Amino acid sequence: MQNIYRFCDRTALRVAPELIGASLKVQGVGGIIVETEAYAPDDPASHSFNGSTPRNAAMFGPPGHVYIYRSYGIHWCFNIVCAVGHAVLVRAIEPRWGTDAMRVRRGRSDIRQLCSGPGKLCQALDIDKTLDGKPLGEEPFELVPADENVAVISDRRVGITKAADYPWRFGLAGSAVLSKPFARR
DNA sequence: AGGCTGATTTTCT
DNA sequence: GAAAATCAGCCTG
Repeated sequence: MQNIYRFCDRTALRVAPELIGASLKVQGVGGIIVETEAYAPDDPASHSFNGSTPRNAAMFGPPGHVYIYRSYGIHWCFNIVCAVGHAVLVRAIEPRWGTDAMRVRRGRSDIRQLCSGPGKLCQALDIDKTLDGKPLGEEPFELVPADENVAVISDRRVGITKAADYPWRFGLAGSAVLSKPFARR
């Protein structure tokens, strides 16, 4: 898709719910995005809150590129860069393409354990620092936004202490592969 | 079902 | 030196 730049060039709060239902692939391996979180420049929980650093430079780069960082020293987390200082953390995917490769990389067979968390999906899709800052519109990525309206629910974000009350986590209603359950809305 | 812990990089104090 | 956008393994009840 060629409008990825325009699709992403908005606040994370607008882009995050619209990414639910989109398909994401890396080297042909991927699935349907079922859980995202929004992060903004004026958001104390965002890596961009205190300005640009070597790690978060991609968040200040062009929209439609990816921001990848190491979490807790061991996992990778995958974000889609939106307007300057805005990014959407992709937290869970419903595995659909290349599930055998995912099972090997994850060392697990249960479909629910392949991509149901930000660190898990990076391992399943073989995402690491070497892809940081790359454009989503080119190899090895493929992003196709949802073409139908999907039922999106929201709740508080996970694993943060600052601004933890913002309802900036979005999920596909009824999905069996969310990283954590959502409160009913 | 729920809580604690270790693994370990990047950033900030 | 501590905290962090996490996960798996092991514990308790």
